[in-house]
Order: sequence, then structure tokens, then C-alpha cells
Amino acid sequence: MKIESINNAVRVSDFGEINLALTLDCGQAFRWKRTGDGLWHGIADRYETTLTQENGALIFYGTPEKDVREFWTDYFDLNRDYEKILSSFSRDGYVSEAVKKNGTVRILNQPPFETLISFIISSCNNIPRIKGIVNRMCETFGEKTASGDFFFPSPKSLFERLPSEGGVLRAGYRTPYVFDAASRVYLGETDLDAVKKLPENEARKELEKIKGVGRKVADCTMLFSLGFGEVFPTDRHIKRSVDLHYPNGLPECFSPFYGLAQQYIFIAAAFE
DNA sequence: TGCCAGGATGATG
DNA sequence: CATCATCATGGC
Repeated sequence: MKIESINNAVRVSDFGEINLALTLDCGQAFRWKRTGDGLWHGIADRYETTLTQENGALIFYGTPEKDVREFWTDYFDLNRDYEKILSSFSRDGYVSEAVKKNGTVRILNQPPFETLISFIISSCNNIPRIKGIVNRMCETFGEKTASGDFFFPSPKSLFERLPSEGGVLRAGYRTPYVFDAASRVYLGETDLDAVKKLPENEARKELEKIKGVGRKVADCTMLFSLGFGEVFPTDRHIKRSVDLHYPNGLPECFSPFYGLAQQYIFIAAAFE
């Protein structure tokens, strides 16, 4: 991987392949907005950036090189050898077919609390509405960024304000679940950094103590924010699941609108 | 109007 | 442990 500052931007190259649009908008992250021609604006943790893709490289605008080095490269999982991983899937399997059609969806390494809350909200929900709820949550309970946008709210902020102001989210029955998660994290009953270090099964069990967190939400949180790459099902695992539930093949909705990340996790986690 | 949704829960067999 | 109504909101 190569990182260099050019003019007012930071250019990152030599990390393999990425389908940026699909990676940012396939349902593993909910805070990225298209702001123009191929430009994406996003906020994660206390970092904010605008980026685009150019000749295979990622160009970060108005972003300190320090931020790119200490945060965004890991966020985009740029140090992982996807070519090598994808070559371990059988050539005519669902994963390879999806990669052939859609390119590589990187599995993001997102901040754990944001990811947990977002996937609690995702329960029986669709991407546009999830984004809407998360946006309202950030605008209402989060701090302002330099650009006037909003950071994801802290556990403390949600813990203190959700009971009286939770209605603004219009998240329905999910709001009490979000509150339980926020209070558990705020009160130290759930330590997400500690969960990250647990063996897979124990990590899942720990997350499922939170109301509104079942197998699916736990797995998504583990995969997209806690570094549990082994939650990644194998091609054989996916095929068995698909054959069982879709004897006539995958329905159209699995591609190309929904990316690899969701395919992996949804097929394997929701139906196993 | 009514039905359903890419989940989780709690009650019931 | 399998099934099922229920949850609040929004889209069709």
C-alpha cells in the first residue's frame, strides 16, 4: 500500500481492488452520502472525510494524512489481501459469481458502538429507512463536526436523552433496544473493546445479552466492527444455506443491488 | 384500506 | 427447540 499527499488531497494506492460505491452503500455502513460526481462524504468515530476513486486509488480530500494513516486505511481494510481470500472460494460458487459481477466489496472495520446501534436499528428494516433513522439520531443527539455535520452520538448522550426525546427517531419498537444497548455500554455492563478480544462464540453470547441483539445483529457487529473475519462463511457454507432456502436459485434482490458483504452475512447468519 | 418487511422477544406447545 | 403473535413505522 502506498500513501502520498498531493495538493490538497491524500492518495492511497496499491492495496488491491475495491468497488467503492458498493462497499459504502451495500448495507454494512449507513452514514455515507454521495455529495457529487463520484464523491462520498462520511463520518466515523471522530473522523470526517470526502473521498473518491481514481484509477483504482482512493483520493481523500480535505483530510489530514495523519487521519488517513491512523484511521481510514484500517477502516477500509486496505491491508488485507482480498485477492488471496477470494481465491479460496470455489470459482463457480456464489461468492465468485458476485465478485465477477460486482467487484470487490471490502468488509469495513467500523467503530463498534456505531455499528452495534446501527444494526439494532436495521432489524426488519430497509437501507433508506435505516439511514434516515441514523441521520436523525446523529442530528439530534450527536455533536457538530467541523463541516456542520454530526458525529455519531455517544453512549452517554443516548442514555440520557433517549427516554424523553427518543420519539424523534421514529424507530418504533427499536428505540427501547437502542436505549438498552446505549445504557449497557455507558454503564460498563457491555465492554465492546473486551468483546473484540473474546473467542467467537463468547463474543456472540456477550452481544446477545443486549436487548434487540440476536444472531444476525451480533454477527453483523462482529464482522463489520470487531474484526471477526471468521464469521465469514465459507463458500460451502453459503451453498448449503442457499440450496436449502432457495432451491430455484438466489432471488434477484441479492444482486446487484446488495453487495457481497450482505450476501455473505445474510445468507449464512439469518438462515442458519 | 390492508399487508408486509433482509429481526428479536416472550409465550406457548 | 419450533412456531407464532407482537412490536412501531413506512412503503406500496
